[in-house]
Amino acid sequence: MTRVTEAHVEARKQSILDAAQKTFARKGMQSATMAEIASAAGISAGAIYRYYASKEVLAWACMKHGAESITASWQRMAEDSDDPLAVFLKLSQESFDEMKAEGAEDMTRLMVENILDAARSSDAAMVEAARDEHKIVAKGLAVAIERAVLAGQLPAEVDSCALGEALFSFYMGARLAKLLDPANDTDAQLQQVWLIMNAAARVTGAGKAAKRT
Amino acid sequence: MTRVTEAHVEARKQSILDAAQKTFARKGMQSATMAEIASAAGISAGAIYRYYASKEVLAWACMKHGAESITASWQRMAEDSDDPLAVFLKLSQESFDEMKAEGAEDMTRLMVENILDAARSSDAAMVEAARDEHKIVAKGLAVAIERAVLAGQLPAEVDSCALGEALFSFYMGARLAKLLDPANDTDAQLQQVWLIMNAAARVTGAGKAAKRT
Amino acid sequence: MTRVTEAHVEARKQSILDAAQKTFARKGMQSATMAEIASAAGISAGAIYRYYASKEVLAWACMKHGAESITASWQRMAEDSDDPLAVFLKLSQESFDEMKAEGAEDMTRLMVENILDAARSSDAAMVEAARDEHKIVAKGLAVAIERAVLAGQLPAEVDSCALGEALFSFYMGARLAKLLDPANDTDAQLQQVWLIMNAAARVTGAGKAAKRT
Amino acid sequence: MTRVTEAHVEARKQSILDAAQKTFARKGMQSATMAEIASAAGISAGAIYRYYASKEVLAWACMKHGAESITASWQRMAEDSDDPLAVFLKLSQESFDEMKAEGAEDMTRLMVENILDAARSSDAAMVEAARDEHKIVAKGLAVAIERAVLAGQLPAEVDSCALGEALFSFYMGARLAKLLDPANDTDAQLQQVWLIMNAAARVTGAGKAAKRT
DNA sequence: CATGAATGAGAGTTCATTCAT
DNA sequence: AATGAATGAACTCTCATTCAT
Repeated sequence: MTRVTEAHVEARKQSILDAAQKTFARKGMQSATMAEIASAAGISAGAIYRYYASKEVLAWACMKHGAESITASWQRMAEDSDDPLAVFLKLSQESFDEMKAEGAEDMTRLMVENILDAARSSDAAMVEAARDEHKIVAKGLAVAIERAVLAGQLPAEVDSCALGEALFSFYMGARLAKLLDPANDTDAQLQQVWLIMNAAARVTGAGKAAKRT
Repeated sequence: MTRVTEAHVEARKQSILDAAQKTFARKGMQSATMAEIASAAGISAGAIYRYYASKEVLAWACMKHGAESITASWQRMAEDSDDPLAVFLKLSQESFDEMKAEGAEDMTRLMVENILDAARSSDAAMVEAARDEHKIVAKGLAVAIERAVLAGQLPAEVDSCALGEALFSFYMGARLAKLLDPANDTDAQLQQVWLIMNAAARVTGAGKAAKRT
Repeated sequence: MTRVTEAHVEARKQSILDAAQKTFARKGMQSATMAEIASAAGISAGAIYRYYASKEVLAWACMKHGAESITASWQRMAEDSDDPLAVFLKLSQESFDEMKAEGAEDMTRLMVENILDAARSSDAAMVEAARDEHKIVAKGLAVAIERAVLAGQLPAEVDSCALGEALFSFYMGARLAKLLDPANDTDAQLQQVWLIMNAAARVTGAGKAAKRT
Repeated sequence: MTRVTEAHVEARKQSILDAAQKTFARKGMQSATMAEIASAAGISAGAIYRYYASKEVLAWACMKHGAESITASWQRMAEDSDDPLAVFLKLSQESFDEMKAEGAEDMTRLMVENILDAARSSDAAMVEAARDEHKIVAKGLAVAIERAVLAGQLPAEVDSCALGEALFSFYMGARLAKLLDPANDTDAQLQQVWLIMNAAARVTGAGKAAKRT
């Protein structure tokens, strides 16, 4: 029985989390009400408190949950490959494809609100958590770049960490741009970055530039 | 009294605006209370309403004010120059320098909240206003890039509009990154972008790459 | 719980309505506060909003409720009878008896404030609603008078609609007079009107005047 | 100089009073703001307080002022005449004509709000003042009726005081009806009352009924 | 365990009133 | 004597949270 209950509890927590994520994203963290979340989750307002101690705790859980799905894919960047630049291009394309998927805007909102909240927070743990997520992704990019440099696909002077950060910044900014204007062609942005990077790759001489997919 | 009043009114509006900007940035647009803003401005809550009709109007004014200082400098991008890439580099450096200035984080928060609010808003005017600001900057960048392409400083295949958008995305993302972690070395990010762009410039042959300042 | 709730909700709505009616009448529609109403209803201010969406809606409900009890009895005026004038006299007496009942002054205040508000309102629906109530009663009177005329109990020259309006005006004025001075003998007023109408009835010849009850 | 000043003060008080009367009538006593009144009077909000100690005092003054113009004409009712009923008819016609004049609705609102406020008030003086105004008019009517009875123009059983009250009630009710619906034909109401009273007059035999104007 | 009615602490906003100029 | 900016006390309304059922 304990196991059934435990599973039940987890299922409830998850369904509340999903509802919260959707609601937070749609209405903003402050404006979303517990009643709305409860309604979206198909339960009563009071019931949420059996699973999450407060609205704030629920918001935290949402951020954690949202971040995981992002970081997971970018951590694969660290995997090995013959053609590091191609891997980078493939992953970046995937990431930019996600931007166009259903619910991507909600995710963007969540990510950004997370950053704003964390930056505002006096809770060191919260700040640290948000920064860590950021660093995981940036580090994944840095590793790929480092490989590309070693493979002669990018100029030797490149600082892989800084360029990783820069590319991640580009990624986040593109999400924001798409949020503000869904008609914004983020794919075109990405292609321009590829184009420039490929040109830079060619200039390095030895390395062979990756081909656009 | 009339002449004095005119100046006084402007001064008060400005001091309220400053207080609001600070408070909004610190607490977030929803959480910041009129009482807090008033207290920061050194007046009573009710007094604000003589100068701004509502919290919403005050928030708008903050955004407008914040946006102006940004867009102003980027619009200069359209100015003429012998060495377009150099102009671009100079302005981008200025923009990234601003990021490190006092109050830059508040401004970032304001800009981003503006985007979130606009994206959520059903008020077409608000959405349009936010998009316009975005486009002014992106367009300024595009113009500079176009010149650089014509001057042979960037590959001919470059789509100046898309690359302009991409660079603006990078800029906004960098602001976010710095907000989340003030220790983030955004200058290093910018330098990597320069490095790549310079490498790409070199590969175009004819054009002479701009020198890092 | 569902079945209990249904009844509970109605009971609560009614108890709030009663409290509101009393408080609105005592303090005036503008001056009465939700807190006062809540306190009179024995609940918290916020709880009212579960049953009535706003103070305005609550005020409307009060008016509707107050008007119903008035219009209901006057609509019976349309019923048939051998002695139309007698029916009229009976109903008018009932109406004037109501004026002396517990809570009658509150109702008068409510009715009159309703008229003032409606007359001031730019909300066409509100104006229409108030006028309709007025017309229902006046029409009821007119029907009775028309019958009395046909029965030869009143002079043939009588315009039943206009006289109906006049009698309703008298009724409303009497309510006002009683509100201002509860010692005002409105019954005596009514008797004088009867006396005059009976005298007028006698002069018509054929018709037999109704007897005072 | 004192005289000039005194005159000035009186003129200011009057102009404020006029503005207040207009504003109170238009917006209602609670909703009208001191700023609106001041603006209507062409002065600043603060200046009012040099002439009237508070909004409440100003409201009082308005009522007093409004009542005077009403009572003045009705007091003439006490004047002598050969044909008392004719005098009554003439004055009543004048009163009903006033109802159709510019600003009559505002006056009605003011009168009625006065009654509501007085009835609500715990201030005995206010209540007394309002009742006195009421009684002056009713008494004027009663005197005229008494004369008509003595002249054999109305049935001897008539209680002049009660009928006076009744006719005043009718008058106030008609004002309310006209306020609620300006299309309401109050003249037609009055004519019906005349018609009935004339019929009653005829039945008294000796007396000669007055002719409609 | 779930419910949803109730609470109560604010939030934004308005305005009568005051007072330095 | 007049101004109108400022105050501060209300007021309406919202919502996270609790708790009897």
